[in-house]
Amino acid sequence: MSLSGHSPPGELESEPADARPPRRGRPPKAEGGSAGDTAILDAAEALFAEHGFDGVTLRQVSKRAGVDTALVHYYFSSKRGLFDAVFLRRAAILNEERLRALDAYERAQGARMTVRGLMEAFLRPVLEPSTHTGPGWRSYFALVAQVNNTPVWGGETMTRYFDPVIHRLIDLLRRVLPEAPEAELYWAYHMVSGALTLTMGQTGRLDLLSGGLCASSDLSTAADRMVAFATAGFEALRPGTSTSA
Amino acid sequence: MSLSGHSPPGELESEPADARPPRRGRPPKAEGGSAGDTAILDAAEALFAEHGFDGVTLRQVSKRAGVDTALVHYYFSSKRGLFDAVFLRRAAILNEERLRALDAYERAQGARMTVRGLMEAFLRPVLEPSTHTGPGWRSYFALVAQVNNTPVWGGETMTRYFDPVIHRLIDLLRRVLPEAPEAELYWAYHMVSGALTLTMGQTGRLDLLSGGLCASSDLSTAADRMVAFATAGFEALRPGTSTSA
DNA sequence: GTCTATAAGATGATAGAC
DNA sequence: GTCTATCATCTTATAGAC
Repeated sequence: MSLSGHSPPGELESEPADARPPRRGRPPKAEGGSAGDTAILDAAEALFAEHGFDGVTLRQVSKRAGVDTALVHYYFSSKRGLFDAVFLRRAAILNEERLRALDAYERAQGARMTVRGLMEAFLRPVLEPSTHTGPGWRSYFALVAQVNNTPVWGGETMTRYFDPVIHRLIDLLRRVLPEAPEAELYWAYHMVSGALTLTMGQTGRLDLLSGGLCASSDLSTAADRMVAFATAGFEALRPGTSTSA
Repeated sequence: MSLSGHSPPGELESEPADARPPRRGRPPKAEGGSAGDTAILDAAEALFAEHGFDGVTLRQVSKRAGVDTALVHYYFSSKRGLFDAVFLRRAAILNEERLRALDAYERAQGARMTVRGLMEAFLRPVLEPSTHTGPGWRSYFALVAQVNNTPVWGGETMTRYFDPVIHRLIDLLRRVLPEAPEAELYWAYHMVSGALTLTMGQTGRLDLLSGGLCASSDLSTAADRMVAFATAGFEALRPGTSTSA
């Protein structure tokens, strides 16, 4: 995995973020630039998620974090450096969880793995309400949704941060669907990726479209529907399936 | 349909956009603000698609269009007005085509409609290379992908411009899948929407992920995979389907 | 580590000449 | 319709005091 060192998952969720707690431990500057002041990261995460990279000013970030603008530069060197730090922080956690879930599933089932089981292992860690509830994760998911749909640098960013786990997933899918052409596995994952990020983004569109019948924020239902949809999509790759004809 | 009047499809594709042709016809100001100088719209479309709303300055737009900055305000009043005009222009065309395709399919098949047929009617007009090739449409699709994944105002914008056709689609799907719960139809469409916009966005991510095996720009294959995937997703809503268990 | 002050330039929008 | 000129404000980033 090409991802550089990440901070331990436990200490991360300092969500209220209004009163900055007296930070302890080693100074962040010593660690190559990936770590930094949590309050700034939290503020930037929320703002980037809502307005995108260019829609946010460092003044807004520093004001929300309760620090001075110059401090942002001290920690993250540039606006882009701040963005990368925000993006990496939870990506590292997410990747570790998904990798662990896929490994555990493979070890438990071996040759008895199914498409559905793989989708559960891949999707549940992201969408399960119990694990990633909270405004910080919600903001982060909204951010990923935007980046995934941003031309050129968005695609490159997603590749840089998330590819290892996805290749692991596709390797396992290949074993479950040995008849499926390689390219179609990638295309199918691509569809799943679009559906997943839009769902994670919680843009409110589904709520408006359904006249309130469905709620974007209902992650429990979202997870169920996501697994069902993704499973159906991959299963359709089996030769002889009616939908693939 | 709540969309206000749109310009005729024929004259739209003035793609080269380097030398601005001497425009003829009635002055655009007289038409409520939705019409305007095509060169400005083309330039703004390309730039908004690549950098998002906040990533573009009116100076960049006017420079690319070969006109003065003040002229943008003359035609479109504000940056937001320009964006809305860009977004509406091709949305109106797209809606008309999709509505026509759905109507034709319903009239031709009646009670013999299928999920696959509906997906073809809904998706082909968008993805078929022959109809919407060209840098203008490509930019527009990339723009839609970003808007669809933008929180709050993105969802509202998509709703405002595209909902009528989508409700028409869901009405027809309801007749083909009468056993499917209403909410699940919306959720399934939501998944299709995410997959479709990411595909239309052509971010280059699929190319990177697959190591060049798949090409985002291969819209012909994209259309086939998209139809197959969406069909499988909706078919899974039938009670008793293995993937829905 | 955190702040003040400020550089150096870009931004959306407008007034008014032609 | 199209341009020049300009306003008032905001932008990222840096230098340097404490």
